Amino acid sequence: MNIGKASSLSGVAAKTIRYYEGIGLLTPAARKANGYRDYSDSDVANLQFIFRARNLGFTLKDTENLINLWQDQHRASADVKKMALDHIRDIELRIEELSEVRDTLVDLTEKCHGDDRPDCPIIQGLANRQQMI
Amino acid sequence: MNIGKASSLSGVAAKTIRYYEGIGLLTPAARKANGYRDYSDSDVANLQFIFRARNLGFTLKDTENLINLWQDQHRASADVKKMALDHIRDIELRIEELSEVRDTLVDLTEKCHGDDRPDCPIIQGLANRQQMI
DNA sequence: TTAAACATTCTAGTAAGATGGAATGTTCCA
DNA sequence: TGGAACATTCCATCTTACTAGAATGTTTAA
Repeated sequence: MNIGKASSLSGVAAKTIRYYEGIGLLTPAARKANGYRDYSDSDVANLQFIFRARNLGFTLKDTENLINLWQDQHRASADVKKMALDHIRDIELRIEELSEVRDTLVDLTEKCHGDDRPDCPIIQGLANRQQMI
Repeated sequence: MNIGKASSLSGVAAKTIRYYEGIGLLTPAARKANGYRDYSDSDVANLQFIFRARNLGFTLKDTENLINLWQDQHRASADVKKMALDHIRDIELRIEELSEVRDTLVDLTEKCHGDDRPDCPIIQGLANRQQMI
């Protein structure tokens, strides 16, 4: 099938597929007589794999490793689990950081009357450490 | 004071201060006879304001707006509150997304025995939508 | 006095990941 | 047959926010 079909089936933009091929994330696609890239169902499965990994926040580098693990019939599940656990830890750290920021902002906004008066605790909080959590 | 002092007092790297001046986030600093930038306490307060806003995840563009609001004695606190509330909503959305990703990954890792066998539900989950949450 | 620490400007590069657009060739369908 | 839709390559650009490094001048302290 053409790149457009592979793109719509996998969710990865055609441009992005070419880009992935360019950076070596994908092995070069087969070509038809007219020079167009030709994708098989298994190529699409590969693209879907990438799409899902990206949506789960794995970096392209992570994704590359995961593809290699996926395609290596002899890899240990422990290797994959370690990557996933590392990624989970990163995500939870990020969630914690974001939660702290949110709490600070919520606190500041609760103190702000939010009308047309210029007096604003949010700005004060930014300007003056004492007023921050 | 020199840029180094302003940097250590505010937490913003000297290079970054010059960069901020370059992109117009900061008004150009005063200069001493030798051409060195000269910072006042209020300049430092300004830098600290930026530093805190950045740490709270406001973009440089947001930060610029906040500075303008900060320095405008006539602005309404409602304007600031709106920005903060928007930012809180963005953060909570991001937390939710991350939580979903984490839950998916946790689910997959729990099903993975994590030994030297190649059979791995994490990889299966990435390869096959049916096995994802 | 001399060496370090600090300052200046300037250009270019990094990360991470695409995305835009030009110029051109091919296929499909009415 | 003709035009829309789709494909190709290649180069450049975007985003966000710095950071590195070169070449050079200034200040400070032993």
